[in-house]
Amino acid sequence: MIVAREYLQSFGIRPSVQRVAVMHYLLTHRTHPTVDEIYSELVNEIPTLSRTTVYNTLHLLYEHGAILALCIDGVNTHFDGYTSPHAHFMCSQCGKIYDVDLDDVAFVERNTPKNASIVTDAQLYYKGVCATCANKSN
Amino acid sequence: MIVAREYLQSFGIRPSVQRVAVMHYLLTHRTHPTVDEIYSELVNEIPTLSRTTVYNTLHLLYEHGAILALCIDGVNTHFDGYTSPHAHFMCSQCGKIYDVDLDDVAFVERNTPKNASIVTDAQLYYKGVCATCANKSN
DNA sequence: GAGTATTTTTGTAATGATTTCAAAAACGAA
DNA sequence: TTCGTTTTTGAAATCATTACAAAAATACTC
Repeated sequence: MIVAREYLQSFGIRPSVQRVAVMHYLLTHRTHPTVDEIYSELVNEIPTLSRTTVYNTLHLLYEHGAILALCIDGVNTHFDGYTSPHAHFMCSQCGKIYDVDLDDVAFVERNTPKNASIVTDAQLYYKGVCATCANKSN
Repeated sequence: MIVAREYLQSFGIRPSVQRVAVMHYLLTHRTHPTVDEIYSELVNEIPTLSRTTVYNTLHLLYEHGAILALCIDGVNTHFDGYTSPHAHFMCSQCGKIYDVDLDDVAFVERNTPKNASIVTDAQLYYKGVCATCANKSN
């Protein structure tokens, strides 16, 4: 948990037990979990944990740029503790979200809208069927 | 409405009155409206129109690739009748969504995930504050 | 053109993610 | 320890979306 605590502090976020747990979860699980997936896991560790706290914490982390928020399927927001520039690919069959490396990391920045005064977030995502699911349905 | 009707047919979609109205609205309004914005406008034209029909129609159009569906703020899905490759920029102050041209239209395709068997959709979006809103708050 | 099957629309009710809010708990400073 | 501030909690409310079955419109056949 040391890493998560220091990571939060580097963003100026006070490291409460709940915040550290959420951040630690996201740093150690590259699965792009939803609020409920995070809550369901952490409530074992912190039995008094409230879903609202998970919502509050994720908002806070997102506002401070400590995590990414991904809205791909229009149903659930997914979260990512890995904030280096990369894209995402969601399989509409299994629901998994994969990280996607970019051949030109500067592309997104270079195409920043001209009429944007401030840009707080930029995301590139793909939707489709992953190879694993495509093979299964043979 | 002629254009919308033929446009739908080119995608193999039967042109009902409601479908043509929704498609026509999206072809003539580049505002990236939500379901409710579309419904509220069209119900004047088609008084019996149901919100469910708008939902059904938008799903259908999206499935056939006739429109884009944008999930940017995680609250509302916005729709776009202009399907040529471009990105979007949403101002978190006024809520407007702007079209963004790309300096390299092939970028998105070129970076298609390796483990993708089928790609049905790809979107790039930016979030921030637009110049108009930034000037207002001076 | 009448009759029948199929597709589409409609409206209400249900679902489920997210937000609101005020009280309780934890924390920090003096 | 005490007081003020921040954070957490949980229940209730909100609101976009979906489910579903009946009604309406459309297409198909004789």
